[in-house]
Parts: sequence; structure tokens; C-alpha cells
Amino acid sequence: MGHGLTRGRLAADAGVNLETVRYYERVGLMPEPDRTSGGHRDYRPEHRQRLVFIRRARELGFSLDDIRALIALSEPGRRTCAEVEPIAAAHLFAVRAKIEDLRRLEMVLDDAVGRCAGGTAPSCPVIEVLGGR
Amino acid sequence: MGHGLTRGRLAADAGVNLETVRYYERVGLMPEPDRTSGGHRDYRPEHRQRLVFIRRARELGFSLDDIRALIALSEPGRRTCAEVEPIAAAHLFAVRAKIEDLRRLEMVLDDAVGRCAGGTAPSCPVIEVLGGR
DNA sequence: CCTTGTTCCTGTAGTGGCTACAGGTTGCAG
DNA sequence: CTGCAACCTGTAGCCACTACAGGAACAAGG
Repeated sequence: MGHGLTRGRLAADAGVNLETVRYYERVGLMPEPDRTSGGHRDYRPEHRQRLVFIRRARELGFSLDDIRALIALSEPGRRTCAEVEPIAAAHLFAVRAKIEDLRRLEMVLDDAVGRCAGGTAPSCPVIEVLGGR
Repeated sequence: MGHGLTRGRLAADAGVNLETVRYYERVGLMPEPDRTSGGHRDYRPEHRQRLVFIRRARELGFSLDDIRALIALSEPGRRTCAEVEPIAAAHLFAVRAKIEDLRRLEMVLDDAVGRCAGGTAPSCPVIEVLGGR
């Protein structure tokens, strides 16, 4: 009955899990599509574009709240850059902080694991780092 | 009535949220302590040591499942290193993978934000990266 | 037209690792 | 003995999904 895309097709096309589509609709990230006479969702190409947008933004680590804002700002007729930049810059900042955190923790782990590899010591360097015994 | 530590005291000493202590007990990471006559938890120093262990392991990014294993392996009388090393090494591997992911994404973001800063362009590089318009 | 099998529908519950709240009891200091 | 802080329990919420159960609709083959 529908002449557009089914939910399964849309999800596959955009590279997103089937259930995730319904979730995005529920939280207001995806607009409610038309329905077939039988009640099945009937998507159009703009839905696919929107879903790909969301997927890419998620891959870049933006939160769903950020993505809501980015979607609003990507509507035609907006002078976007000035409004988009702070969101992206804040996220970039957070990403860099996360990298720093992980690097510090990589060093501690690497050191402990390196000393661990030695052999059958009576106490383990990894456990020691954690304050055990 | 209790001559040990209260939950609040334990949590503060170990640098952990009050409610988190109860949560760790619920999921079997912290042993159930004795109770006062009135039903309040009454912790002893070994509880604090355990909680600090958990907190440090969390800071290093270990999952609660990993931590359960590490705790078991940190019991006295275990020849730990050979058994601890694979857990820590696997985690180190995951941390490095995460750093790689974040670095890739940092580059994409940095590039887009850099081009964004330019000014009042008609279309925004960040939005373009995401496939919008 | 009818059957078959896949996809879809809805609502709900679970994941990890907490955190927060409500409504009530206990502990302790003044 | 009063007052209030800290505790008690159970439960719900957070994020971003993912999975399931029980049933209806759709597309293709006979």
C-alpha cells in the first residue's frame, strides 16, 4: 500500500538498528511519518536524509540533545555557522578532555601490565595499583 | 551503638557517593556489613579498603564485572599475576581502541570547527559534514 | 483467492552504573 | 527530651539504545 520506505528499509539504508528508528521517533528526533492503511510507517526520502544526519552526528559523539539543536539549525534559511560553532566547539573540547583522561589511564595500565608480564611474582602490580594488599 | 563506620562516613572516606555504596552492596561488589541494633550499617576498615579498591578500578575504567574478577583474584593466597594480566591487558587494548576512535573524531571535528570559525558563510561546514543540505 | 512466511505493529522491560527522591526511623548532641 | 542530621527501604529516573512477546499486515507463490 505504501509507496515510500518501510521502517526496516529506512533503517537498513541509514545503517541504523530497526528499533532505534522507533526510539528516535518517540524522543522527537524523527518526525512521525504517514501510515499505510494498515498502520505501517511509510517513510519518504527526507526521512532517510534526517536519519543519516543523526547517525553521523552520533558517530561524531554528539548527544541527542545536541543533535536536536543541530537539526533545528540545519533548517534552510538559518544563518547557521555562528550558532552551530559553539555546540561543535564545546563537543570538541569534551572529546579532547576525554582523550586526555584515557591517555593518562593508558599510561598507568600500560605500566602495571608491563610489570605484570614478568612472571609469577608473589604480588601483582595491577592489584597493587588498585591498593589491594 | 555501632563502633565502626557509618555508610556516610565510609562513602566520604573512600570518595564515593553515598548511594553508590548501597548500589555496590546490591550488585554484590561490597559485602553486607553488620548492622547496629537499630538497623544501620556498621562498616569496618576492610570495607573501606575494598571500596577504595573499587573506586580506583573504576577510575581506571574497569567494568564492575572486571572488578568482581579482580577482587576475587586479589584475595590472599592466589597466584594473581597470570590471571590478572589478561583482564588488564584486554582493558588496555579497549582503552587504546577508544583513544583511536576519539582521535579520528577529534580530527573531523577540529577541521569542521576550524572552517566554521570563518564567519557568516551561507552554509556551515559542521552541518555539511553531517550531510545536511 | 489462499496460504505462507516475513515484516511490521504496540507496549514494555532490560542494559550499565549510578543518582535521586519520598516517607519513615534511628542516633546523638545539647 | 527535643530537635535535627543521618540513616533506613523501595522505587524511579538518567542516557541511548536493544530486545522481546503477542498479534496484525503485507508480498509472493501456487
